[in-house]
Amino acid sequence: MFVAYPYYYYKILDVIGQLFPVFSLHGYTAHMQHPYDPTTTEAKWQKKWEEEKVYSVDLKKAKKPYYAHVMFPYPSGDKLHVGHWYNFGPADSFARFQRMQGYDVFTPMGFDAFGLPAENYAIKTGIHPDASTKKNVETMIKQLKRIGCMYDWDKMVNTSNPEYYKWTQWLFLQMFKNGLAYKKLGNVNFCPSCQTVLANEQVWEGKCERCETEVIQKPLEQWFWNTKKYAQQLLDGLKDLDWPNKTKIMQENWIGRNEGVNIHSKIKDLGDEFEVFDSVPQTFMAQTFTVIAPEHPLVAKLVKGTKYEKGVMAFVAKIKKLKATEKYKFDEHVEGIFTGRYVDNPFGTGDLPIWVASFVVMDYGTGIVHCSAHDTRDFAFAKKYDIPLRAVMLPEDPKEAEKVKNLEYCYAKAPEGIMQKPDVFKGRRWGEVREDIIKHMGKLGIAKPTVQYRLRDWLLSRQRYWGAPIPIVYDPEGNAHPVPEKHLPWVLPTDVEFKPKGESPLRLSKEFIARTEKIFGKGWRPEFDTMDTFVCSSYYSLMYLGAQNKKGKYTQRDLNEGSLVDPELEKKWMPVSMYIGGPEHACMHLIYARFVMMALKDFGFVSHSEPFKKLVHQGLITNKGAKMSKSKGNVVSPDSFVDQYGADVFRMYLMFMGPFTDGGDWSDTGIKGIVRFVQRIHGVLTEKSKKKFEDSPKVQATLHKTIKKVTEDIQALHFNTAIAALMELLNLIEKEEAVSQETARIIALLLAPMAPHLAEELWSVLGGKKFAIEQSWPTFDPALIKEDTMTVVVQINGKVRGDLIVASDASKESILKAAKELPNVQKYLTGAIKKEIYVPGRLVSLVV
RNA sequence: GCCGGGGUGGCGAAAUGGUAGACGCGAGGGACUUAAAAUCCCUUAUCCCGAAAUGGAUAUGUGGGUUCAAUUCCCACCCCCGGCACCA
Repeated sequence: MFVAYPYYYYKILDVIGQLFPVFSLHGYTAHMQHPYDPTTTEAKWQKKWEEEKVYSVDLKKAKKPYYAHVMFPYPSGDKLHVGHWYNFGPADSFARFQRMQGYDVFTPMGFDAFGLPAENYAIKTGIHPDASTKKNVETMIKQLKRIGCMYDWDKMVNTSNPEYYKWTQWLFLQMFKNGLAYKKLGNVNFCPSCQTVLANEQVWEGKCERCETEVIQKPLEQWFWNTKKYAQQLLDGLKDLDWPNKTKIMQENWIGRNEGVNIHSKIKDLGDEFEVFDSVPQTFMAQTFTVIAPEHPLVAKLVKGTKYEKGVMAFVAKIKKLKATEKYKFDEHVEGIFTGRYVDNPFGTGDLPIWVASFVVMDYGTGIVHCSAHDTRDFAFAKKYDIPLRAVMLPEDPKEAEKVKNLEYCYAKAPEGIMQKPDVFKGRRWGEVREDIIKHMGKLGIAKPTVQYRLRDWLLSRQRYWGAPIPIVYDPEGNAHPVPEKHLPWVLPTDVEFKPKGESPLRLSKEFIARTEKIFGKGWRPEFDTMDTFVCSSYYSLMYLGAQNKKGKYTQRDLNEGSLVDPELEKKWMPVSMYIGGPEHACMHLIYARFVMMALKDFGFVSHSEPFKKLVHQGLITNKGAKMSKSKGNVVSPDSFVDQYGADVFRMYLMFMGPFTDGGDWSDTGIKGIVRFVQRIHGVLTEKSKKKFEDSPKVQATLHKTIKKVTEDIQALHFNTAIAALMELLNLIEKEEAVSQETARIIALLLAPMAPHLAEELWSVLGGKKFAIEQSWPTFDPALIKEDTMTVVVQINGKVRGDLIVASDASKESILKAAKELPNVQKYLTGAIKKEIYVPGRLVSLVV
């Protein structure tokens, strides 16, 4: 029955719409026009995918393995933010595309669940990290499912789960057994007010992030893994990886290979011998003094019982404090003090006074450096403290040479510089003598070629609760012993106090100590520190493969199987074919994971030495130019957009913003364009497609061009232009009276990687069998791309003066002739034609 | 300081030697409507001439160069972003 609604009825709807945008008429009427409702449709397909286990992969039976996963998230209590969607959505679109290309794509998901935030939350609220983490994981799975990714949830991992961390501990034991784990004194950042150890990220300009108390350095016995041993292999392996160049260069710099010599030296009177690293040995004859790091253990010995002792030790204490409390500004803090000792000079140029200098790095080389006039920093230091200098390399220009001789300025690293000493090299260029000098020093028996790396060993002890306990126990004499494998998982105790007491929380667990004494004997103590969470994430790609189906439930392998992963599966699936995540992990996670893989290979557990064959970094999404963060309060939540427009629209909008690897600044103004696209394409394909309809040649050609472009663009992760191509195709089809069902189905499949729910809906409405994601990717016919005519542009002296529409098979001659006959071209053809260029199918260029 | 990546309409962007600005947003005009929203159609880099045009000029951070032709290649400079930073 027809009802005429009075005017105020619409007015009320309008007002409601303005007050509650979620119920706005805009959404309502859009729905009326093109009845596609993302909310119910997306839920429907997600349910079907799950019921039919469409994304479950049989790792053993798969024939064409393709392993793709993203950097697994931390299960925070906050909702998924735009950054997660920006990372996971496109990564999933690529995985879907690969699947339709015929690969057995395995895309698992997991949680990097150990770590500081849960522990801080526990300190604040008293809620146990295990409880909050479990809850967060649960809600996060629900949120992740809403994106519509093809994750194989059966193989999910959670690093805080004992059945996962037993393997983290097993990994530690392997490192220990193979001599790659050792213990030594290391400094930690400590906040005296919070009574807690701080991670480097928690130290802000030398102050505690939370209470702004000055952080101090506290020496503690800590566990290290010997990453340095793999420095060269980590460097060499880079060249075969399909990684962003930028990331490779960052790792290269981080590893910091540096060739040079070790100069053998001896301390006068004391007789102690040591090596000094020098990467610029050409000017060794210029060395006039020696500097040693304040932290160097030899310093105390040098000054013991001398008149210098008091002053030097005070200086050392001062520098140590300075380094702990301030972001050390090297140009402001170049300081030093003489020790009263000399190096027995090996070159016969006079003894070298030994100074303690603030700028010497303890961890690089040997912590002792010979200094000369040909290094800007050494030069400045010597000038400041009136230490004698000597120049052994001079510029060609006599005037400048005189200045350098008189030490008026520092002449350093100059390839054209002329050597003065040693005498056998006199007159030769600095840039050419390096190798010869090294040989010369070798013959004299004073130096040997050597290589130094900047990479440090991995300090993995954390004085924290929420992590995997280090599986080590100490006998009553304090000697370390590994916990036998049969006691793994070496369970993280629960009877602890989270409020920091200035030491590792595990010390306060009575159960932990009682357990240790019961198993190992009276007076034995467990290691109270836990492992860096980067250990957990260093091998998780292998753990996804280690998931085993036991009585219908997936669990990790048992320890008695001897290895974290079935060697057959490892051989088949590793390395990860496509790994997607943020660039912030370039020098941490991505180095640790490579190191662990190399070590596992050497131990004989895996067959590959590199974990990630191809790596891609998604760009960063900012808000008003700033990184989104809780503290800044500028985090954009995707939820309201997803509620209103659906996951497909939100995913596609993020992809359409620009290139995937670029990121960009958040703005919601353009999302309407994708909303319209989704509504229109659904409307056109469902309402205008006809079974018996012949598409025009124009439509045919454009369709095949689009297949080509979308295929190439997704392959290259250029989702923005892939979507643009589909829009162009839609714009064309919209003008036609109808579209063939055949074509409509192809378009549905082209949409499947980027808008998986919409594609399934269209596929089923258009009479497709099974799921769209199970179909093979459309192929294009090059013959159909070719059109009958083409447009050729005519340029005179590089300027466009007209265009021609000619038959595609027209000859060069006929095109040139036609070009010259264009009225607007004739206007400019005043003189003789000097040159004629024809670029097939593109342009004619005439020079007059 | 060193290493890396960028700079194109009002905005997100496209084009990697061949018609600069595809595609989308926004904006302006129109249709439908009592009205609005939604939807649909047209216009939209800037400037000049003109009744109009497939008319002209200028334009991809700045200045030079190579080329018939440069956002694209080369040289110098300016600015922005990211990383490392006492490494002998």
